[in-house]
Amino acid sequence: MTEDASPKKELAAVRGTKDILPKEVEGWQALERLARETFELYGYRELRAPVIEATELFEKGTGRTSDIVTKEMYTFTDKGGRSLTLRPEYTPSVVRAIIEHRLDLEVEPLRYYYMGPMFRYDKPQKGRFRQFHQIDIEVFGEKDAAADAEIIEMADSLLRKLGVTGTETLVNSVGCRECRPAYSRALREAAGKRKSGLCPDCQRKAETNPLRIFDCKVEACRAVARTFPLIQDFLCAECRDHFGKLLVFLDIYKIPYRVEPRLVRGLDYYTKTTFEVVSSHLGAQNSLVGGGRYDDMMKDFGGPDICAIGFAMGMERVLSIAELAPPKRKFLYLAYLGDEAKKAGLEMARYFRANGVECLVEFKDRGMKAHFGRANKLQAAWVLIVGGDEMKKGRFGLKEMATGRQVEGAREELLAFLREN
RNA sequence: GUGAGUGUAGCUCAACGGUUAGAGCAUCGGACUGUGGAUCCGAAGGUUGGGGGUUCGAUUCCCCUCACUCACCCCA
Repeated sequence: MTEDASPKKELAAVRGTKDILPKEVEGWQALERLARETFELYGYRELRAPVIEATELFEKGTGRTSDIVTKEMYTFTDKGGRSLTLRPEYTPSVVRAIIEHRLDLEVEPLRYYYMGPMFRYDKPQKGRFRQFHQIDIEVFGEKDAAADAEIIEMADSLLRKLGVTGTETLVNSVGCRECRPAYSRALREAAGKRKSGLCPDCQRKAETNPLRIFDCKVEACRAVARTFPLIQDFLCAECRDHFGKLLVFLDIYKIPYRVEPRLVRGLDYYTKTTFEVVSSHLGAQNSLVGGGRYDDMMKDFGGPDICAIGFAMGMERVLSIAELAPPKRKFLYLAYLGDEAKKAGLEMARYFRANGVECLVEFKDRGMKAHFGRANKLQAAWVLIVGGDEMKKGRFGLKEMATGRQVEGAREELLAFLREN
């Protein structure tokens, strides 16, 4: 590391992170509010877990061989010598919390949601950041495929409320510990046999992750991939039954979907259902929602043997294509003239705020013209005029900026006027 | 981690290797000290991302570095 000796060092947000400025925050708040409203309608409750966890949690939960764990984690040693990690995903934290607090013994259904920052040391590009935000939901102890369908429908419902269009829902089953090994073997074998017909990249994938060959854009590889066996033909009776039921429930909800046999997802822990919602309006990073079932994780952590399913939604990605109406914000600007009027004006502002009217007071002496110019620039809905004349009369002027209409009255009358308009 | 493209004022962009790096928009002030949007005038704003090199001279050419953008890998 060469430290540049220049006296002035540029201070900037670290690579892959972003400030969310007040203008953008409006959209974030709308998304957060709609997500909460939606999830609570399905009986979900918020569960807030820490941003940092023991590194081991992700090694065990996310998977030691996953890309996330092998090369994308923000891991550090704290002053007590513990290895900690900024969470790259949320699921392992919830599983940990359930076991730690024995939430599986509660009466309440185990349905949780959460939204917050996640951290992955990735190379930033469109729709991908090092600190990014996810909305995450998890359901535990529901093994019925109706639960799988319900969360897909819930994600769909939220996206509709956000005005997101051009999406496609992809579903697949990756089998379970009983049936998946046979498929992996068959696929690896098939890829090995046709290896010479593959691009260098796919030759490598034939060893590491043959499922990824399905994704290649090279036509020769696509042709080879079409000859590969499909997971559907390897599913055990239970998994096949589960998948069939999922599709039936999706039909009931009238959710259009496409069965995508190559949809495997990068996380190691999935079992049975996997799904993804993609959008044609995004760039290469086109996945808005990703999720699936992970029936073994709880047990693998040494907790109770209960199944689970959940999804994560990328907030930056969703916001980049959401069509949200800008919030209607109306506020009053206080125009005061002179010291005495300033004191009276501050009291007036206090009164209006106590009654739910947003008031902006700028502590800068201005002439009437300057006040109006400023109020106009700030897009104030109303201007309250407090000057010498008004104070004598005990009646104040209130101007509606959009129409130019101006009324006069005591503060109670003006409040009534504000509430009507 | 690999590859490509781009870095000039708050924003969008100019400037053949040649004077003191300009314009529009935005900001602030004035014309205009009891009523906004318009107009006019003015001001402020820059080590041309940073460092090194070539040159009499570099925003311009070369190298390194950093950042951004896009793609690969992977993922939300």
